[in-house]
Amino acid sequence: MYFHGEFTQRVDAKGRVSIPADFRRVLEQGDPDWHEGLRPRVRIVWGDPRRRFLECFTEAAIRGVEAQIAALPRGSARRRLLEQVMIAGSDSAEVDPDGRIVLNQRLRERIGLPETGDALFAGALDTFQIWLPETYEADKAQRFAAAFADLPADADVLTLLDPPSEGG
Amino acid sequence: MYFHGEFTQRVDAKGRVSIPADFRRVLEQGDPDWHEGLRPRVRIVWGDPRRRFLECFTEAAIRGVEAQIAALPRGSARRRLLEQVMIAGSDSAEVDPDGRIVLNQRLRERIGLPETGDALFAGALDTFQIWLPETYEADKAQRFAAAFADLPADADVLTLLDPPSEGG
DNA sequence: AATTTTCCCGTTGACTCCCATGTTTTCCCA
DNA sequence: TGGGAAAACATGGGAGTCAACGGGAAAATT
Repeated sequence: MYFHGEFTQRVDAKGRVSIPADFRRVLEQGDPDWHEGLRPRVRIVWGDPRRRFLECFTEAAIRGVEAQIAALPRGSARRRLLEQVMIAGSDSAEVDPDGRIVLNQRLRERIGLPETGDALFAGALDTFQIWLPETYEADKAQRFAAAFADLPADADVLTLLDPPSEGG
Repeated sequence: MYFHGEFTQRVDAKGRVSIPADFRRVLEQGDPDWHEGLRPRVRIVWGDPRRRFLECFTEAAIRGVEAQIAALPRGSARRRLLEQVMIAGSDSAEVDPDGRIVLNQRLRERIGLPETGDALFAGALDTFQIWLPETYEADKAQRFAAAFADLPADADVLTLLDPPSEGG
């Protein structure tokens, strides 16, 4: 069960925002401790300063990442950076009974969300992202421009799954 | 079991449209979780901005695509583009008991479907496409013109299956 | 005591479910 | 092989349900 689709949700004055219903289902299934009537957990990663979105993990997914980091040599440069970005740079949240989470001041500032406005949710398999809609559209347009410049005019993007020959 | 044929179906004021019966059979067979009495799932991909149609996948087909994308290096340009187009740029739908799905506002706008009118379904083996009929005809004519220009006047298209020599 | 956070409620609009109808296709039997 | 009955299909409408969302009261925090 994967996150997919794009959804625009309102962020109110208290910082509350509804998680799209489809995403909630995935969060529930992806939380080992969850059962009917309980509220699923989300891990919100904001620690990479180069990124302009929040990356949200299911409980199962973040545990996998944590385990991989914990397996690295203690004190190594790689481990320290990953700890900084993924561990120190992340918040836990619980989806409330109305299907919402609260994005605190810091999280909102991190992606440029105004006091009240819209947030864009984009599914990306085992994670989903939260963007300022304008930023998202701009980023998408830029990525498309770059990608399609390297592709034959009407090539199916799925050809990227099985590159006929890597040379170029 | 493959999607084939062309069908024109009415889209009503609520955005509902009947899936051609033949296509429903394929969707049912292509949904691993489906059994008699259950409603089959469809994945509607709209994420490629160059396209003027919706591409619809069986559950089995989209899972294959997802698995292949998930196998690519996290964060690579290829993977991010595929996530953008195929994952963020797709909606799930369930075929209702009357054999219909709902095309929401965004999907209709994406292919230029008016408030109420006809949609054209075209089979394409393991996927099918949903077009505005006018766009479909125009695109088809253009495609034919381009393709037949490269073929001997009365050549059977099946000669393309076993090209005697690729060079030109 | 003041501010922040959580809980609970009501409203709105979209979507789902169920039913009804007309048409076409299939089936069965004379 | 023809005709009538039965089933399947495509389509419309109305009512009910649920997700999204805003506001106020209670609880917790500092």
